[in-house]
Amino acid sequence: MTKIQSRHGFQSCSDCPIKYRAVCSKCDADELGLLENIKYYRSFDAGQPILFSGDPLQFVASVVSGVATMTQTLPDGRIQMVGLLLPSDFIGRPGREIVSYDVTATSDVTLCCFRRHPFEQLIATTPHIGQRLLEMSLDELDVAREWMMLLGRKTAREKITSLLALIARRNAALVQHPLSDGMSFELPISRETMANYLGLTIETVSRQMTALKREGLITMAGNRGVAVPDLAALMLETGDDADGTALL
Amino acid sequence: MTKIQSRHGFQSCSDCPIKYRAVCSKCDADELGLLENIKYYRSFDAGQPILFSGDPLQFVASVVSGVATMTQTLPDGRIQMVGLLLPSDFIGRPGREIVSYDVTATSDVTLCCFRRHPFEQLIATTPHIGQRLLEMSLDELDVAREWMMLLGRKTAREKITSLLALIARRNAALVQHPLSDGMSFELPISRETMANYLGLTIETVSRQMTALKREGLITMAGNRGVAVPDLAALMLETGDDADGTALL
DNA sequence: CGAAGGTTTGAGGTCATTCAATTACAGTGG
DNA sequence: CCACTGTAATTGAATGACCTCAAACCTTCG
Repeated sequence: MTKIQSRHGFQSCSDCPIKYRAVCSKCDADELGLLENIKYYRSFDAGQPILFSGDPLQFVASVVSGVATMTQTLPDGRIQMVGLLLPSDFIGRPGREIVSYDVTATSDVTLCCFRRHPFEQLIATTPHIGQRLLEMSLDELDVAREWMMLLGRKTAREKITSLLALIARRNAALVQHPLSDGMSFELPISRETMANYLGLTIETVSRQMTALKREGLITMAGNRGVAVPDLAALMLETGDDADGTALL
Repeated sequence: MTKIQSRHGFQSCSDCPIKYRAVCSKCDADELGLLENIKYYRSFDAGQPILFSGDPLQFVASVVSGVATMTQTLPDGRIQMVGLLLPSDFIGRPGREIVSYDVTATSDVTLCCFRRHPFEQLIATTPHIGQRLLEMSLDELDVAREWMMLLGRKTAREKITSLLALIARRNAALVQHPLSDGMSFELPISRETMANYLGLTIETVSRQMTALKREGLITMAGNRGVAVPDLAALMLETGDDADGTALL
């Protein structure tokens, strides 16, 4: 009797690709067992909504794979991204009845969901979950604050180069390669999503990308492929310190 | 033998003005006792720095009274405020060796400080502190995200009116009065601080304040006194939904 | 191959900034 | 109490960065 391979390609917590970083990463075997009782996987196609602001919050979740965005919308339709959700990131807020933000899948996404009420009780009873969630929340706060600096004070060009540097850095970490000149990566998000991240319009994003191309700071392969011949030169344009410690 | 009244006007946790909201608010008597062992009060005059970005983080603290700001600075001197610290707010990050932001007293400030290492151990051993800190961090994240929307997408006028609405709301909560037409309050921060909060220049802040005055949306008594004849009219200018749920 | 969506490019306008000068304010000492 | 001084705030004119609106151009996928 063979096991049926699930859509996301793994079965249990022990195989989970995000087990070292997710909200459950500090849990021992017993605690993981409790979590398994209340968890289930859900998948979303690229472009699909995951949560709507204002709806009741039924579950919290970890992003297992894919990219999702948290956005807020003003009554007249202006959109600002307030969170970029990557594998191991946490969705939802324990103790909150109502969803506060729109969450949308930007690529195909797999979530590890926990029903909210049981999860809240686990937080109260098993310290490791709450501790990890605290760590993650404090990290997110730091990210949010860097982002506020970007939104409030940086120029369009600095915003774009900061984002490129962020993606390059994250990509390097993911592939376990150090940052290096000539490195290349795929943009995980569209121009529109970039614009909503940076507090710019699509057109301004496009123009700045073109300018960076023209000046040789980046080269592009299609709309999503980016190569960086001289990393230090790109970092210089972010407005941050040379070492680029700033954005994460 | 009479007790010497301390500078901040109270002696112990039982008298503490922020005991219902601070990081210690969930602690029982035993836990408070442990905290008392590692705590001490410090006061700062208006304008004084409290923490410098890059310095070792020796203590964490609760704001007992006064107003402080958390700011980040780019190498060329641009400043963005990333946190407004009011009574009961928490300063510092457990688990972090180095201070990440400049913290400055905007008014005279009194802090209830805890040495960092013992405090971190308390988090590990007494669940109530960690739980409360998690709640507070999640609240701060929501605030930071509202703020990101403001910085990324709102116009100068919307930024100013949003800030006024925020202060009005917070003031009403403090004085235990409901929001009402004709209410008045003191701005706790200068024009420059407002500008750093909103991602604007001083001049733009000033111009927008003047415009609101001219249009009768606010009236001013000196540079800091604000009265709002028609609250709904002001809220309409924030860009948020009519009920103004948005900014906290 | 054609359609649809995403992206780029262009021209023109607007809002916030910059730089500079003036005015109000608060604290100090006479 | 009032002039004095330094800081904070306002006002003005001009510039410039980013936006808006519109059209053309790629790509990707059926």
